[in-house]
Amino acid sequence: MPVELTPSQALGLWHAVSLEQVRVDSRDLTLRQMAILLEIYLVPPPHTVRGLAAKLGVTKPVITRALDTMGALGLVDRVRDERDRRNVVIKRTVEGALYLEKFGDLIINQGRKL
Amino acid sequence: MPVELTPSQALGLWHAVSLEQVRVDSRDLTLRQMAILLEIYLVPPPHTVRGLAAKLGVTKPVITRALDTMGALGLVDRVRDERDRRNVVIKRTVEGALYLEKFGDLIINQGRKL
DNA sequence: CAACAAAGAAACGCTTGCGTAACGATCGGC
DNA sequence: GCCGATCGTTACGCAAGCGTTTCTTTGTTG
Repeated sequence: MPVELTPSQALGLWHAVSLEQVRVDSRDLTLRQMAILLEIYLVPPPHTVRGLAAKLGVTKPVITRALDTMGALGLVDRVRDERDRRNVVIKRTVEGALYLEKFGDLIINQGRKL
Repeated sequence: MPVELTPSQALGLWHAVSLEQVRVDSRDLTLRQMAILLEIYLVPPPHTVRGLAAKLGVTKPVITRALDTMGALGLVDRVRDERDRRNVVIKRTVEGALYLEKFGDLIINQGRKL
């Protein structure tokens, strides 16, 4: 189910959403953090630090730090994997789901306004 | 010409674009910087520090710093307004236009892949 | 069970962004 | 011409992110 956008619509959508998000939410996630958050919530688990690092093409500490930050914000949670205790499994949270749900609504609404 | 998106499409699009942008471009603009950049390129000039600050709902130093950063990247330029020399007019650059053009293509292509 | 490998976190020094407050330059009204 | 208002920048101390490297814990393999 492809979404066909003109260049003007594509940038206009990004513009409107970025603008509104900046105005509404003081939590200023970086693009990397946003990518990580969406990866966690949109791709089936399990998610690990190593896996996310590979997927985004960044180093592991980048993921660790992003999880620190977003964990403090309550957007994600970390649980040690009991089957291989070297691993940490990243868990979704209610607050994180809510955050993305609102963000999705923002995109939809700004898209309609185009 | 509204764009109708389902929640899944909206977040999926944002996910794909964020991911690809993180992987492709080391310039990691913050959401604020991106919002400023898009405002400059999508809204008719003139743009001033004060105007952008009001539009985004942030303080002036935030704009000044973002312009410093993006100016160093060649994405925007600053010119003193000769009619009221207190003002600074923010100018677009070829490189900035190119940057956004590529970014728009990224959005369009990821949208098609949904 | 010893040795190596792997996963994630922590340490390090550095850079960049933040909010608040102060500043110099410029304008406008009296 | 002066004085208050306006515009953008700078200064300050602080928080957060970065890349690289090192460390700790846990698994795996010979």
